Amino acid sequence: MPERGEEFNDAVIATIEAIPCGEISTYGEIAQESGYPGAARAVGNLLRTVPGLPWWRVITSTGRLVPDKEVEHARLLRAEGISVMRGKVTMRGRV
DNA sequence: TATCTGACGATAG
DNA sequence: CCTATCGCCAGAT
Repeated sequence: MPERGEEFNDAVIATIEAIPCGEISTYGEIAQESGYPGAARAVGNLLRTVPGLPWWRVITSTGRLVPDKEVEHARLLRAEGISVMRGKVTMRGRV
């Protein structure tokens, strides 16, 4: 079992970096894949604390984009080939 | 050790 | 669809 501390940020960062281009994930998914289910909040915090990560590929479970950066976020997602409508991400078994 | 914070998640109104 | 509240977790002070 993973020891919390550096393992947490390292695991989460690795998971985020592992997101393929054109694909997206949610904070909860990343937390669970990293081995810390329920730590969606901590993931969001880490993602905002540690720069250099593809934060634009990470959205909320409701398809919500990063607040105050929805325009920037949507622009980056569209650059990856993701469809964004009214500040929300589509392509998820939907539409 | 205690308390507050935050790019979350789900439910309630 | 919106805001409000509770529960969750790790980090910072």
